[in-house]
Amino acid sequence: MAKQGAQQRRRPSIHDVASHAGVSAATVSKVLAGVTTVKPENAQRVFDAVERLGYRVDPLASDMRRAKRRIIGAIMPEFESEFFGSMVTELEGLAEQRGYTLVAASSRESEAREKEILARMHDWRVAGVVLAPVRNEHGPAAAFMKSNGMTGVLIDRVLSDDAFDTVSADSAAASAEVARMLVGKGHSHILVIGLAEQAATVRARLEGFRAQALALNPSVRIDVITSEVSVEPLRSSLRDYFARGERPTAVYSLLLKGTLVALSEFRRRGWHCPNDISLVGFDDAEWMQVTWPSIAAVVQPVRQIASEAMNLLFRRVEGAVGPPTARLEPCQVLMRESVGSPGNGPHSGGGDRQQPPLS
Amino acid sequence: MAKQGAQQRRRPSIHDVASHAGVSAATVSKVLAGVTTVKPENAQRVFDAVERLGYRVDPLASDMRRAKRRIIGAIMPEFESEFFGSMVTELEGLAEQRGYTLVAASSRESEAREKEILARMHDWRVAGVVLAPVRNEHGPAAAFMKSNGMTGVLIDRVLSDDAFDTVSADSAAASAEVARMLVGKGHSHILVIGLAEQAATVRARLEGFRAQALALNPSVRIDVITSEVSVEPLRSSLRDYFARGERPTAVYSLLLKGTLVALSEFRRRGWHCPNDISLVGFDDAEWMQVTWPSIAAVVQPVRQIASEAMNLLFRRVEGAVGPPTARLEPCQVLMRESVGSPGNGPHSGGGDRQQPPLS
DNA sequence: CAAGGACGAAAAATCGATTTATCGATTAGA
DNA sequence: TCTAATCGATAAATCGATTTTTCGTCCTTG
Repeated sequence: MAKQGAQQRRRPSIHDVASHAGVSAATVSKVLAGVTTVKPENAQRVFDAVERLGYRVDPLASDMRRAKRRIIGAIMPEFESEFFGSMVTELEGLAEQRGYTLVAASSRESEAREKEILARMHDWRVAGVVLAPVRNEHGPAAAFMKSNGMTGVLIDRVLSDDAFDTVSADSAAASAEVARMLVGKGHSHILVIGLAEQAATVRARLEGFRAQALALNPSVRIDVITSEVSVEPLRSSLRDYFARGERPTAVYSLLLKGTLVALSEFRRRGWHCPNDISLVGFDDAEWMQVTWPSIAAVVQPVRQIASEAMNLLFRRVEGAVGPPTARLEPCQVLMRESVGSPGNGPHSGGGDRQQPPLS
Repeated sequence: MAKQGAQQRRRPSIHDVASHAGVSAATVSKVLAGVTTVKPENAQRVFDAVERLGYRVDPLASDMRRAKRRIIGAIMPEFESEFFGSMVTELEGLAEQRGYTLVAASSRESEAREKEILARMHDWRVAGVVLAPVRNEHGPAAAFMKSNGMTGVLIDRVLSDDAFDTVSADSAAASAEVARMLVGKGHSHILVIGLAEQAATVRARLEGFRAQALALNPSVRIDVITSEVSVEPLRSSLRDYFARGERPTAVYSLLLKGTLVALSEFRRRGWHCPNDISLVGFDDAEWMQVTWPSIAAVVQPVRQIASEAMNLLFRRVEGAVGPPTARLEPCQVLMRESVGSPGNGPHSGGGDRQQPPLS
């Protein structure tokens, strides 16, 4: 009945415009490209025809002849988090501003998939790629880009590369500030949790934190729990750690999912922040300011990272040569209620929870 | 120094394959398309040449001649939330499975932008569009699609349409279940909060809730607070509502951001769930199970919505005609600690918070 | 007054595939 | 034996733009 393609009439092509304007297709193309060697009268006829027919350039056909198409590829480990979600939003807006189309794909935390996506983007002859690698800058995806002469920028889980520009949050500096904050409050036994796979950033965050903490208080004890691949092993390690009686006064999580894991483990044991333990997480989220208590977090400068990445990328697309740069964008550390001074409350199972601690 | 485009050598085209295999380009095309009228020996030579040269079809050139390109457009109101984030992930995977490329764009909650994006996708001659409208199915974007004979499916903030297939969560049924849950626990004064702009779904959720609640307890009092456009007015309305002494025993938020607003307002007043007030939110999020308390929520069936939307879309892309269908996918209501029975605790400012209530 | 520019626009080539029309060779049928 | 059908493959047209080449005019200048 209600067939969708009611008016299937072909969209007007540049030749339709040409014949309506009484000129050749080449002239139409030139007028639309802004070439000045066209008689004003003819240009006007072209504009009129474009207007009357509602003509719009077919970007696909338009891209056929150029080696680099006006397409930018974006590969993120996931879309489900606020960080990568807003990263895609920003990148899309920036690409659009320059007349490019953004094709985004999720590697779903898999390096194999990352490489497949990249191959497909290479098929599309994208002008450039913004890649947020699953692990770090030394993965197979970056190697693929390199060996195929692709243009790209690496972001987020990277430090620096010998072939591509990199842009990421200044993890080390932010972590140092977290250390200042925690040690300043008197914490002398701190647990740091993270995923080791993302070697580059995890190491930067960990070392930035450790160096600053030890500088402020050489006797501070820093425990580290990491897991190789997924967060579940991290959860069980954390559970074991607490079960064997370890009682740090603060936890610093190097990644968002770790913050969730820490919170849920606190909850499982009936601990409350900041009375029983303090918590700071790398990566902020909207919900963190509405929970009881609100969670202190390191805010990554998404807009700056996106904008800097696109600037660098387009510079390369336009042919800039020279050694790759490695940018570090400053973070902001948001102090919230989850951080307090140690010793304000016992490690009790108390509080207003209804059920007793589980383990 | 380290110039990126080290090996700029042109990618092999179908003609390169042809000459290496000693056949014509047409034969190569046919072999790769799986046409059987090719001598097996020649087919083998083609495969060998493809292998040796590492040839891959250029999707752009390949799409040139067809009216509908193998591209699917996806337009979401935002990418920042888990719901739309995973929706994009799912859609991308499904498109890829069928050999299509997904181009995703964020309308950033603006109908004007929605239409612009759609126009650009029309320029690309996308085969189909999955549109999650900012308001509902009657916006300018759907009208644009209609008048341009585009193929598409509307999802999420829609109920049904006379031109396009629609897929959304069964908001009414889920809300009815929430009503059963709350009224069943003894709540007789419930506040519902939402955004009125998304008329279709908000009405469905509200009416589904109200009908079921009144059916179970005709004397139940249901207050409703909505705001037209953004959440900030909602926040201040909510603040006023509580300030003038209204004391519902439960709040049902019709959208994720509303749940956050409710939580933060509870917090501002020093109320705790579920002792002081119960809370249920439409739309689940990962953090809701790790907060104190965990937040009860309606879980939308993202995978089912995505998969059904793509099925319907491709059916239309392949030429299916007939009246549009309106699918409603069932939700799951996750009971969590934020819901209790009324009267278990006074509306106090108590609990373990350090600072006094603000207002 | 004829040759050399300059100018504006049309014709043609190009991008890389797909599809249609065409063609030569073999085989079948009359 | 000659024509017709069949098979496999190639040449050519096509998609819709851009870019290069060519081609008239008109103008300038020796």
